[in-house]
Amino acid sequence: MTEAQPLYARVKDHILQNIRSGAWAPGARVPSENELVESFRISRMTANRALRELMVEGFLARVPGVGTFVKEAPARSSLVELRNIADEIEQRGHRYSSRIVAKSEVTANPALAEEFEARALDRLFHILIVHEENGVPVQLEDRYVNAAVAPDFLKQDFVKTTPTAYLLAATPVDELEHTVEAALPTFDQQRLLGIGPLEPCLALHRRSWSRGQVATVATLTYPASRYALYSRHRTNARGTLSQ
Amino acid sequence: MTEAQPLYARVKDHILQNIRSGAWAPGARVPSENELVESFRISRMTANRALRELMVEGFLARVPGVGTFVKEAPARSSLVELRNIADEIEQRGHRYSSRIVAKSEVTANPALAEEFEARALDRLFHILIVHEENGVPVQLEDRYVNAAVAPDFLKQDFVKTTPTAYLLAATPVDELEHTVEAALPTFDQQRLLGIGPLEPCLALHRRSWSRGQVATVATLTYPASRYALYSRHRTNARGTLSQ
DNA sequence: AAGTGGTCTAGACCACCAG
DNA sequence: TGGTGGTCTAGACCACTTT
Repeated sequence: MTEAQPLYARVKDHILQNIRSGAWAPGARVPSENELVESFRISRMTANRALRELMVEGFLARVPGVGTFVKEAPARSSLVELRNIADEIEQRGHRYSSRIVAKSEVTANPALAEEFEARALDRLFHILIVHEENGVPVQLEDRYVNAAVAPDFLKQDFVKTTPTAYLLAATPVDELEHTVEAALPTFDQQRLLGIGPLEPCLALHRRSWSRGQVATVATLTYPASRYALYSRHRTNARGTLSQ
Repeated sequence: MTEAQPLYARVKDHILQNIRSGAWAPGARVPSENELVESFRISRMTANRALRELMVEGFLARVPGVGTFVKEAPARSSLVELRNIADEIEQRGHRYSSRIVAKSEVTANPALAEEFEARALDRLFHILIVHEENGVPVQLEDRYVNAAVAPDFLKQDFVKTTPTAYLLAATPVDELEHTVEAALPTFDQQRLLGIGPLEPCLALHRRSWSRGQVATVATLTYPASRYALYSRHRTNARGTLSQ
């Protein structure tokens, strides 16, 4: 079961755990490269890679001649948020319901394996759910889950808990990727969402990472007439840009 | 003037130049680590770092046992950030051009006034631009600008500078609002974007605030076949997600 | 068998910062 | 002066793919 992790990845995990658990608060000093060399019995290059990557990923700040420190949490919150659609709908005072269309364990085809950034994927779960607002379908959720990250996924009762809610609770989300496209619905989508062939849809493709692995890949399809994606947020001091 | 660059950075620059200039097209094979070792007279660790970082940054794909290849740059625009579409396109190594369809000072109708959160709007500028990638229309920009915030807006040469670039430079952006919808194109949009009536489009509606006022309201229309909206970001270390 | 990338080591020199 | 990070080297072993 225990994957043979590279040494630098183990060091990164160790540091991330200490940050996430709160043991190392923002601003706290992190072990130096030489200290990591001693405690993990690794070479300095390996310790350097772990710390450097965590800096690039935004968790650490490094100051030459001084040390490495836990970075302050960024003021800017996620723009495209991970929200539970059931909460969203109920927050509007409407009735949420769902219909589970499919739920199974599947084997990954090459395209899926690439999305999961894995050459050989052991196990993958698939679920297809229609989410409804006041009985009207508003979102089709087509989701694949990495079994290595959430082994108990299929055991959940997705009438009571949405997959998003379960995954949020079960695994830490390190990174999120969203791609939004417009598309006309396939025949199956027309049938499941109860829409016509000429009703354009938003396709929100989302990948989330947990502990360095792709945890889940989901395609959320919204009929344009029933849903729009919205965000509003303050920008940081520099304005925006980020190359 | 010539900064002393680290070796791995010089190797990265060399590869990026070849990609940006088009000398190495997407899918083309990039020199292997050993070849870089020979041609740059560096150690393999240094070559490895250059290639690995370019992979993490999304420019290269590496396949163990096979080689390193130039990645296909997808046509997509940032959801989260305010980015200049001309930069985006040029970063992909493609040619940016634009066509100004309309440019004028207008009086606000009630609906526009409401969008600007203003009871009485003195002056409003309007501009309609088609943005092109390699000569193909990829975005229709329909923008209104609050003259009180950017009085010199209409004086700009929008062939040289996009409205986004000018507004970013001229006014601080305090707050951003995005709404994304899918829609079939209107007749005018079909004509300006050169698409058929059944090609769905993404409509990104954006408002930005500057010093407490709505500075600009824009509707950006993307043909689905040519562009997607994209965002990727890390969640903060403590895994606290919004909502 | 030869070549590829993935990782790791045990050194090294440097600029920088602190006491 | 000793510790820090930033970089670099010249090897090495491995799993993998192609020939």
